[in-house]
Amino acid sequence: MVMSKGKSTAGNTEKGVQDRLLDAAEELFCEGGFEGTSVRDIAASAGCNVAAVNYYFGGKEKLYEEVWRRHLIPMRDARIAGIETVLLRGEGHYTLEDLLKTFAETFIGPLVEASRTSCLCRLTARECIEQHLPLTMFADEVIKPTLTAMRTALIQTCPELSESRIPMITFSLVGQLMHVVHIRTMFEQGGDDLDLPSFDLEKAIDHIVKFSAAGIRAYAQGKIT
Amino acid sequence: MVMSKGKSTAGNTEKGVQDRLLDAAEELFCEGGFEGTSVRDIAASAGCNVAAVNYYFGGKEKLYEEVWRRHLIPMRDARIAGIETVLLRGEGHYTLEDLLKTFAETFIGPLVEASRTSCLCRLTARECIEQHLPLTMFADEVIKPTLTAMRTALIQTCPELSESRIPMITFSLVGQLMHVVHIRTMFEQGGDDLDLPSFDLEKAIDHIVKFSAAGIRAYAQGKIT
DNA sequence: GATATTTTAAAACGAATGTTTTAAGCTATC
DNA sequence: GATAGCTTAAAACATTCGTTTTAAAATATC
Repeated sequence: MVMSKGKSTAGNTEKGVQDRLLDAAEELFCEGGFEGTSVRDIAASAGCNVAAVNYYFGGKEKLYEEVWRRHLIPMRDARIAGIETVLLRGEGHYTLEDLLKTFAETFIGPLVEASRTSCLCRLTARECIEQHLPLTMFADEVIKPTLTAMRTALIQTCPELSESRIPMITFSLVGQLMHVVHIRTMFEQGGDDLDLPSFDLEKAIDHIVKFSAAGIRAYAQGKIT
Repeated sequence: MVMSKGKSTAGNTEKGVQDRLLDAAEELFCEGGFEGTSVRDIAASAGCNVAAVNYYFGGKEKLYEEVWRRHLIPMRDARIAGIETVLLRGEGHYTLEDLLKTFAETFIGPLVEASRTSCLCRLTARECIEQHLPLTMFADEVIKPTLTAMRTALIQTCPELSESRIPMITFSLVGQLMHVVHIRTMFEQGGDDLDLPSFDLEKAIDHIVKFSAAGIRAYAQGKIT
C-alpha cells in the first residue's frame, strides 16, 4: 500500500520530502521569484535530489502553484472572518474606521507576517506582474470572495453610500495596501542606500484607514460629484 | 574619424543599429521583462546580429539601462512642469483637485500613453519588483525631484496642512496611481477571462483625485488625529 | 585608390536551466 | 526473507542563455 506521504516511521517528527520541498520553494521563490529560482537550488535547500521536484509535483510550475495553494484559502478565510467579526458587533457598535482597519490588517497580515522566514510579500508583488499561476486561481479563490464580503460590509456600514462607488473605493483601498507591500519589497531588497524615509507598517495602516475613511465619507455625504 | 553613430549616408532617414536596438529592446522588455527577453530576440527584432548588443552597449544590462535613460528625464520634467504650471495660476485660481489631477495625469501619462506600441506600464511595474536598474537611478532622477515638487505644491495649496502629513499623503496618491498601472498590466496580459469590471482610465483618475482630495482636506481641517 | 578603422556577421564558448532516464535503495506485504 | 511497489539519487539530455572570438564587409581618411 502507498503510505500517506512523509517518513513512515511512526513518531518521526521530521517533515517528508514533499513538505521540505514546499518550504524550501516558498522561501526561495519569495526571495528570487519564479525565474530567479532554480529547481536545483530548491532541491539543495530541501536536502533532496532535483528529480524529486518532478517526481512529486510534476515540474517546477506545479510546485510553484502548490506553494501558493497552501496560502490562498487561509488568506481568504482570514479576511472574510475579520470583516464578519466587525459586522457582528452590530449597527452603531463599530465605526467605518474599525471596518477599514480590519480589512487592512487582514489584507496585509498574511503577506508580511514577521514570524515567517519567507514572507509572501515579494511573492505577491511578483505574481501581480508576471503571472505564473492560473489566472483565475487568485481571482476566484481570494479576490472575488473578499471583495464581495467587503462590498456587503461597506453597504451595511454606510447606507448613504451609493453602491456604484464601491468598486473605485475598494480599488483605492487595495491600491494603497498593495503599495505598502511593494514599498516593503523594495526596502527589503537592498533599498538601503535609497534614503527614502523608513517605513512604519502600523502608521501606514493607520493613515490608510483614516485617509480612506475621509474619502468614503465624502462620497457618502455627496461631497463628491 | 569616428562618425557619430547611424548610417553615414547623408539624408538616410532609416534609423541606425543602435536606435533600432533600443526600440526593439524597449518593446520586448515591456512585453517580457528583463529575464524574459533574450538578446537574440532583440537582435532579431532589430534586424541585426546578436553581437551588436555587446558591441554598442556592452551587454544586455547596459542596453536595459539605456532603454530607461531615454525616458527618465522627460518623465521627470513633464511631471514637474505640470505641477509648476498649476502653481503659476496663482493662489485662488486653482483648486486642490486641479493640482492632484495634474499630478495624476503627468504621473500616469508617460506610462500608458496609447500611442506607444510599447507602453512603459509593464516595464515600470516590473522594475518595482525586480530591480535591474542601479537603485538610485530611478530614485534620484525621477522620484525625489517629483516628490519634492509635489511637496512644495501641496504646502502652497493647503497651508493648513501639516508638513508631517505629506509623506503619507503622497504615498496614498502614488499607491493608487501605481495600482492603476498594475491593474492595466494585468488586464493587458490576458486577464480577459478575469471578469473583473473593465477599467476606465479617465474615471479612475477622476476618482483618485476626488477621493484623495477628501482625505487631504480631512487632514488639513484637523478631522484626522 | 590604398590603408586604417569601424561595423556587421557567423560561429563557437561556457555556463545554467528544467526535465528525463536509469538504476539503486527502501518499505510494506505476503 | 522474498517480492513488488514506492522513493531517492546520479547522470545524462536537450535547450537556452549572454558573451566572446574571428573574420569578412563597409566606410572613412589620406
